[in-house]
Amino acid sequence: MAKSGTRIQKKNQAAILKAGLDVFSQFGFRGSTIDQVAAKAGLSKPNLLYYFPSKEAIYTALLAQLLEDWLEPLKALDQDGDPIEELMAYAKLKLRMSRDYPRESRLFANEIIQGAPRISDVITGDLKSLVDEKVQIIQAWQADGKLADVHPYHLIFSIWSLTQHYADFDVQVRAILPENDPFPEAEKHLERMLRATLAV
Amino acid sequence: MAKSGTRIQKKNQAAILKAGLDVFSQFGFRGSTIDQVAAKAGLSKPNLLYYFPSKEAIYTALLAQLLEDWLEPLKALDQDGDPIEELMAYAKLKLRMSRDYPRESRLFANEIIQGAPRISDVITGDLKSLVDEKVQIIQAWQADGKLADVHPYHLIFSIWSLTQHYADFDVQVRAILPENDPFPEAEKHLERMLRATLAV
DNA sequence: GCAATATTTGACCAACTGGTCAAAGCCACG
DNA sequence: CGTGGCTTTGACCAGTTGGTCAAATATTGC
Repeated sequence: MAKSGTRIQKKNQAAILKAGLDVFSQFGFRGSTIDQVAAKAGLSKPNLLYYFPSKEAIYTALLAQLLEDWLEPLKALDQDGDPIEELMAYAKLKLRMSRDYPRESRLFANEIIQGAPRISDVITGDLKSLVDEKVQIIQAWQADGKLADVHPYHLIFSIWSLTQHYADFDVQVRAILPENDPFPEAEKHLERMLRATLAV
Repeated sequence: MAKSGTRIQKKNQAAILKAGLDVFSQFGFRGSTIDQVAAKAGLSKPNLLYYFPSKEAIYTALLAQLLEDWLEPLKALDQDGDPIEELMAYAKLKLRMSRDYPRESRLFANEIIQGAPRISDVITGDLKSLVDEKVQIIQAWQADGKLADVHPYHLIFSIWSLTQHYADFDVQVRAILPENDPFPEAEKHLERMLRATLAV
């Protein structure tokens, strides 16, 4: 992976990825067109294809980047920290990612809903390994009586679902909520729910 | 809406809707083709178009049906029942719908993620009204001290997210969980979490 | 300022898409 | 058993899509 980047190359590649995130996260892979991405990036279609060999290449580049950022926060879960605060920090970070990177969340959601055809190996590989590892930490905490005996895998799923919901179903949330910004109250609610669930 | 149905018509319409649910829930509207649906329904494309005037007609028929089933369970929330048991029953019913009708859930998720272009009126109309109505019941319960003072809208969102996650992210859940069937443990975890959250 | 290189573009293509249509086949009923 | 309506189909069409290519244009290093 050469880090080559003749100024103009870097600029256009970045513009393409940014536009691709916009388009793919809204319409999914099959529902998006190269023309849409090119237009949004301010390039002609052949020009876009000068930087990426195919539509698929843009999409997988985005997914790869995304998966990295995705795994990151969970890695920070620290065995030596206070169990409940560690989990709270993780959950809050995830919620903030839903607020600040909703398109990334939707891109991921789209891919998973469609059966994760392009990332099933990462899911069953890196992601599963990481989760397994962190589940062991949780179980150790529980053995020490520092955490309620909740099912560790489902605990993680519930943190994922509670936080990602605000990105993936943003339209619905905003349509139903009277307030403008869902996130301040969402964070309070998340904290309440998790503390109630995790307290020994 | 004529209930006309010459046996063979009913059979084929049903087959088309079933096939459409399969295809649309996996690929979204723009990512699906009439040919895919027709093939899955065991019909030729022109034959399918004899029963439905367009691709869009199949999709909206599915969405309409779905939205009805979707609103149904929340309607059952009964002011006169026991607050916590009413909410538990609602949550469990939603979870069972994720288990038994995952494609419907994914179809809905797909539509919402893409900005709900075809159902935004239902979301801001019927759905919002219904939620507002039930939120008032929850607030009445809280005023009577029968329920913890959690944010009622976010409480509903959290029930939705916790349950739909098992349908929409089914692939991920199954890839990560050691057990085969996520649902028995998911239900236990959901119950724990909600009871801990809602107890006064 | 010029040659080599990097970038951009218009024209084009084959495959696919949603949808049409007239003709053919099938079925129920008298 | 035949006829009128229901059902199915092959051929077709126009628009879109992902992708190619050679030629034109800009940039850069010398």
